[in-house]
Amino acid sequence: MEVKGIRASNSTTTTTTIQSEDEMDLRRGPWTVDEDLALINYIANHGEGRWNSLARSAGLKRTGKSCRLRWLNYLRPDVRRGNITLEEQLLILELHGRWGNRWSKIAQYLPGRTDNEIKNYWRTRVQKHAKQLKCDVNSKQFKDAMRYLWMPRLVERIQAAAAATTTVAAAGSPTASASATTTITTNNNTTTYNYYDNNNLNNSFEVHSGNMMVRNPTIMNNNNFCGSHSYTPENSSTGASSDSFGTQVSPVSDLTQDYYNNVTAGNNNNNNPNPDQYYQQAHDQLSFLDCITSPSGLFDFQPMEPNTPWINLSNVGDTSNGFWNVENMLLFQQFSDNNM
DNA sequence: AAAGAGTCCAACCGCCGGAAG
DNA sequence: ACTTCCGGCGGTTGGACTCTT
Repeated sequence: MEVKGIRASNSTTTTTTIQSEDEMDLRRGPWTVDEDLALINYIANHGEGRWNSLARSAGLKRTGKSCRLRWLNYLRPDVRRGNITLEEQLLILELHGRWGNRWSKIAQYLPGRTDNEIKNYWRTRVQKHAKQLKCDVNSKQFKDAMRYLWMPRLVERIQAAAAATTTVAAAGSPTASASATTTITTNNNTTTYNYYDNNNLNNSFEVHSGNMMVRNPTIMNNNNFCGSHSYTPENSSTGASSDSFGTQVSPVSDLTQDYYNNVTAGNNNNNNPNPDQYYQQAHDQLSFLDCITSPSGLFDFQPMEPNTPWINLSNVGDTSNGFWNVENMLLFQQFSDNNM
């Protein structure tokens, strides 16, 4: 990629102000492969932190901030790339409902995702929906729509995806449980997503402030056990956190992966990011999808809040990428009318 | 095929709080 | 106690890419 922005602040020389060489020739804009390699190499050998001196020592004509951002948002080995999954969308909506635009806090619950990525997702997708619905993204109307329409729909889609991938189906049509009901209940610090599968087994997951917990009698006794995701800020610094529920092995950037695979393996510097640790952590990630789902068919969702209309989404067609299709727009309209 | 509109995301900016001197 | 530096955070932007007409 071509570097377009190079700010050379080599203004007229003065005798009173002595600028460092770095300040005189700071690069801006997209990073080059060489710069990336220099940064990765330096951090592999010296660790991260003290970004300003790091930038100088690594020979990068970048600000410390720029180096930090590049590392945290792009080069860090455990950064996940690719589309935000349904489960992640659900979690983002839930956590944003709690904390608002606390992107870094939300990101701590989505291992491998950066605050920047989540922020971009919110601005480009969620705010777009609000715009389509002609309401403010922070309005009660839109928040209710998220909670009672969008989020249940996400759960439904997660269910459908799980059913499609995990059911060793005998020939025939999917068997939807007529009694299957998903409820979303909210207490002060806990939101519980609860549903029954075709075997009438209770499945649920809870989002606490500080914990994500999963209960499932089927899942608990096999390798998909999720236990609880306990968040402690001290343990969640940059680098690999030990608790995660990602849906797949992190697709690390080729550059970083190659580098760690081929260059730094076996390096004994204690400050080094340990590639084995990074990748072991990635491979150990348990499937959030597995945790919250079981094979089943279509679901109806019943909000538990009083005065909230019962919304049957089982007839809503596939929305694939966009939730706000015509049918759901109508649902939203009905929903809004009933809540005005 | 081309132009315009829309989308996405990497990178920058300003502000703030804490640490260090 | 004050100043400076640094890192972290949320908001914003520019440009590449994709879609639509």
